[in-house]
Amino acid sequence: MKKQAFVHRNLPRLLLQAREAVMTHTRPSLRDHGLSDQQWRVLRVLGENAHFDEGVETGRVAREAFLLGPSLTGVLTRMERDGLIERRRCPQDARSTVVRATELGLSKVAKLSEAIEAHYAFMESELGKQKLAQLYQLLDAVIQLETFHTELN
Amino acid sequence: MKKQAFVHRNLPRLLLQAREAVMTHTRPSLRDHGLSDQQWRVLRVLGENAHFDEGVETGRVAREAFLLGPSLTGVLTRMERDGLIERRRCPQDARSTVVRATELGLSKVAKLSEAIEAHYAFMESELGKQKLAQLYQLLDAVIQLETFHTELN
DNA sequence: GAAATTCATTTAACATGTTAAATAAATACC
DNA sequence: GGTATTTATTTAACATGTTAAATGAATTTC
Repeated sequence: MKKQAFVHRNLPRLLLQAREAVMTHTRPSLRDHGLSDQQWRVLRVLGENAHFDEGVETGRVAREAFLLGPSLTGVLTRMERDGLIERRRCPQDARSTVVRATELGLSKVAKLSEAIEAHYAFMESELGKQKLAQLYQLLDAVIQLETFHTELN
Repeated sequence: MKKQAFVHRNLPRLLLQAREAVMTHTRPSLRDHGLSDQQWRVLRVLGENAHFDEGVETGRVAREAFLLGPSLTGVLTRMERDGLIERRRCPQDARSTVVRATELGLSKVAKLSEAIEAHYAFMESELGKQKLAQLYQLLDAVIQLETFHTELN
C-alpha cells in the first residue's frame, strides 16, 4: 500500500471560518445592543476587571481584548461618545490612561453574558464536553508551538 | 466529589489567537513579496483556478478567499495597480468581472507556496499528524454545527 | 539635576471590514 | 417586446486593522 502523503488543509482559513461560524450566533445579540465585536471585547475585559475601582490601563485592555493600540484608541473614542465608558489620565503614571465602564456599559455586559453563556451551553450539548475540551487543548498547543518557535528568531 | 461545572474558554478569541500564531510565521514571507494577507488569499485562489484560461469571476474569488464583495473590489484595484492581476468584463455575462493573475502574480504564488508547505511540514512534525488531523476534524464539526443551526432560523 | 533613553499612548496615512444603497446587465413575466 | 425581478458588482460612509512617526511623561545615566 502506497504511503499516503498527509493532505493538509488551509489552517488559517479554517480557523477564520470556525470563528465566523461561532460569531454568527453571538453577533446579533451584540448588534441588538448597538455594539461592534471590538466594543464587546473591550466591555468584557472591563467587566472582568471591574474590581479595579480606578479603572484599567488601556495597555492592559489592548492585550486582553486582543486589539492593537491605535485600533483601541478609536474604539474607545466611539465608546466614550456612546456613553459606554469613561477615560481618565492615570494619577500614578500620567503616561497611561485608565478606562472604566459606565453603568450603561456594565448593564450591557451583564445582559450579554447571559446570551453568551447560553450559546456555550448549546455548543457543549451539541458537540460534547470532551470534544470541546479537546479543541481548546489543540488550539493551545498550536498557539504554544508557534509562539515558542517565533521567540527563537 | 462535587460535580465540576465545565469551565469554558473564550472560543472566538482562542480561534483568533491560534490564527494569529500561525500567520506569524507565514506573514513575513508575504511581506517580503509586498503582499497583504488578503492579496495572498486572492492570489492563491487564482493559482488554484489557473486552469480557467478566461479567468475567475470575482464572486467566486470572494467566496474562496473568504472576502466580502466590497473589500474585494478595493483589494483587486490595488493588486491591478501593482501588476499582480488583470480584470476584464466577462464576455458571456457582462454583469460579472473575471480576474487573472499576471506572470508576476503567478510567480509569487509559486515561490510562496513553497514557504507555506515548509511551514505545514514543520507543524506536522512538531504537533503530530494525528493531532493536526484531529484539529481539522473538530474545526469542521464546529463550522457544521453553527452553520446548520443558523440555517434553521 | 540635565540629557538621553525608555515607556504608554496617540496621530497620521493607508488598507481592509461592513452595511446599505446604487448601478447595470441578464432573466422572467405577461 | 416592454416591464418587473433577479443577479453581480461597485460606490459610499463609516469602523477597524496596521505600520511608522509623533507626543509626552517616567526613568536612567552621568
